[in-house]
Amino acid sequence: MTEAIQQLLKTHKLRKTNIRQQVLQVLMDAGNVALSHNAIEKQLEKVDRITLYRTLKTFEQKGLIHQAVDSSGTAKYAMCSNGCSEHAHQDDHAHFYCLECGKTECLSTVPTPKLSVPAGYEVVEAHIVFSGKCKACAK
Amino acid sequence: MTEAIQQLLKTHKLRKTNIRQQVLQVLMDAGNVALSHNAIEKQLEKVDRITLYRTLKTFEQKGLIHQAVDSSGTAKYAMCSNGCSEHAHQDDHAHFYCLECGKTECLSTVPTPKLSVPAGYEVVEAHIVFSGKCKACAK
DNA sequence: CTGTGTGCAAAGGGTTTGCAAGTAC
DNA sequence: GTACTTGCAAACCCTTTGCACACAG
Repeated sequence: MTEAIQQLLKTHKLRKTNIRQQVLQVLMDAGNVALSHNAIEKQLEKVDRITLYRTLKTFEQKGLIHQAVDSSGTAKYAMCSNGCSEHAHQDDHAHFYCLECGKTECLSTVPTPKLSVPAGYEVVEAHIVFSGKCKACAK
Repeated sequence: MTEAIQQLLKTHKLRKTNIRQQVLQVLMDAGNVALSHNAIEKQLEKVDRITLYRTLKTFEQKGLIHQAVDSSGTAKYAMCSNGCSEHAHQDDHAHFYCLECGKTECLSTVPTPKLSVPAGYEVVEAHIVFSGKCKACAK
């Protein structure tokens, strides 16, 4: 497991520092649930808040993680699929924001449909966000 | 024009105060471009920042305006279609966020497609957001 | 008159920037 | 050794809350 993380950092030309490995570990453990800066901080205890901000920003720029846009007002992050790189994110999946527990999940099973925008617009990314009750809260 | 605004307030059972009429005027003039709190404030000059926050929140709750979610991190607002009320928003359209000029537009011509989520999830709202270059910036 | 809306002050949360010390390679 | 990272302090922006005064109906 640890090896996979080190490999990931190497692939993206990032130095394998302590914090980076810890953050990646947390995000990988979270699976398809996107975590906020705050949530990650709580799981790590000993990390400087500011360093974490910078780590996340670096990861996002290098294509290791992606930001999940929801209406909670705070940024949340999840691991990218393998297709992502520094140059282009390939996160063609929808996100689900639970209004009850506040969790945001990546719905990798819901692909972004082909939608046509009005003439003259150039689309770089398309995001689909659902809000409602997640599987766990809907019971 | 002013009459339409007063009618709108009346319909939603809101007192027709000065600020409310001004804010609605600005939003109506903006058409399908969603404005941030900041942008509205600049157009009005004499309005208290805090009051504007409350005004926007009230309008949103009463169904006069809706929030446009984009990746800019700040909330933006635009007029609702006539179908909206206090009880349910009827904003089945996509939004386009321009990475160049920062504007967010309502794309009323792109209706939300029917997408199925995994079993067990209860969807309340679905948002579609495009990012890229808008008509004006793509030239 | 009564309840709602406004204005001001203060506080809270999230995020960024600057700089010196520390660390990976 | 050099360039990149970290840690701490301070600052910045957006937004909310509390309270007294003002105003619409």
